[in-house]
Amino acid sequence: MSRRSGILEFAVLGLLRESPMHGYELRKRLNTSLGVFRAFSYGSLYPCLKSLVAQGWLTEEPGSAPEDVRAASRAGRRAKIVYRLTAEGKEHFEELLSHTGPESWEDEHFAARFAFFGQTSRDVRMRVLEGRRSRLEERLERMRASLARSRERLDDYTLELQRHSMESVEREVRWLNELIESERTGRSRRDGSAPQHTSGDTGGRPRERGGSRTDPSDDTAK
Amino acid sequence: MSRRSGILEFAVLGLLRESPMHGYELRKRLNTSLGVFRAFSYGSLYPCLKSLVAQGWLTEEPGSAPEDVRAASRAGRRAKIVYRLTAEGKEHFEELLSHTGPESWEDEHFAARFAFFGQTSRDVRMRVLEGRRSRLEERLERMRASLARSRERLDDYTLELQRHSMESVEREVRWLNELIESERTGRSRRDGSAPQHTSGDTGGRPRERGGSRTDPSDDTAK
DNA sequence: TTCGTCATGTAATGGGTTACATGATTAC
DNA sequence: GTAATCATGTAACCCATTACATGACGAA
Repeated sequence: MSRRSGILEFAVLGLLRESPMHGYELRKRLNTSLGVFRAFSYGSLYPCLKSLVAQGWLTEEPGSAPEDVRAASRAGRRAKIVYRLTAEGKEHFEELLSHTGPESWEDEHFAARFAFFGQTSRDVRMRVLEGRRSRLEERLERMRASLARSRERLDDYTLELQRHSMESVEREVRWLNELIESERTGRSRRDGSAPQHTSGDTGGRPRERGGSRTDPSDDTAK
Repeated sequence: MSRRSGILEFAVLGLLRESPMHGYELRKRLNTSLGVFRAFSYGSLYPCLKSLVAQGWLTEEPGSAPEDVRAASRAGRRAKIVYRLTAEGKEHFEELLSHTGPESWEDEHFAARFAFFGQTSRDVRMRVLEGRRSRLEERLERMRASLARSRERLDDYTLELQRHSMESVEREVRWLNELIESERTGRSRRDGSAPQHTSGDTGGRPRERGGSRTDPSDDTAK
């Protein structure tokens, strides 16, 4: 029930794969590190977490940090809840990662997929990138057609808006071209020779930078 | 009730201000001419039209085209329904046009506002453009901060995604700068002496070939 | 006469937000 | 001791989509 769907679920699993976290922090990561893709509210995050627990993909544990332990020892206290991916959850996430459907190239899905390319096998990355590209090319085609058809009767602003949008899409296509090229030659374009894990199974998880608990400037700042 | 809200309502009123139309055509315009901003489905359009009628901003009339007249003369036929803006509707739209709140600079609202700049007074245009710009600059600021804070622990793909997003936002800011400048000097950039936008132009975009009236590619092409 | 497109609609559902309610911890 | 921020949740609502249902019109 209530398949708190697609992208949020996916992102949550993906983030928890890297390390266990509690809800609040999860949301911050959703909005900043992985940022750019839409800011989710607690109103969607917590129910989503509940449902993932219910499906056996996550476990809820009381936080183990000193203050949580203290808190737990006293009566009736609500400690942080740390969510951890279960084995089944991990498996499920791999499955999601390897599945490429036509939704994968839609704007929001694509960003989410891309954000976890680090854990994605090369051929899936290729499919997603190419799918996205042809999606955008279609869109471009339609925009050109509609523009050609109605250029005369549109005012300057509308025209300018369309021009700018098309330019943005064209830019993204060029970006994808570069990425696809990099994938093909096997090189990541901005450090010399970073070894990429090719398999679905990530060998080296990005090093856990445990330290500073400070971390200001989180919120959506709506 | 059911305030089929904001952007759809706004766009519908704006399009009908230019000329009366029936629902089907309205949707096409929403998705193409005004395109780019999200494709609405009939499931939202028709109820929205109903509600606008209920509020006295639109009237429903049977279509006046020959085939509609013929249709109407026979019994029990459903003819096209042409929607026309009422005086109150026009007034209401003007009001919406002149109102600038903080929602006006959000992505979707902004596109809709911009699309009707042709009917918007210069000072409102200015406010909207400048509001949008500072909105984006905030966003940029946050992105930079979050990037600086966490550069080390992010993998290449996440980094690349953020870099690309930031670049897009920066581009939009430059675009807004140009537009604001044009507004200030009172010139529409691209007639007269066409000083050409400075931005990265595609080397030779394929020039649109001729006028085949075949008109494919209307629908969302999901 | 059938197929594609024009044309209008509704019910169920989805996926999310806002606003609210609650309380702990930290910094000053 | 009080304000800010950390932290967790829920209920009511919102806006839109999907899938469905209906039917006309033109062309092959």
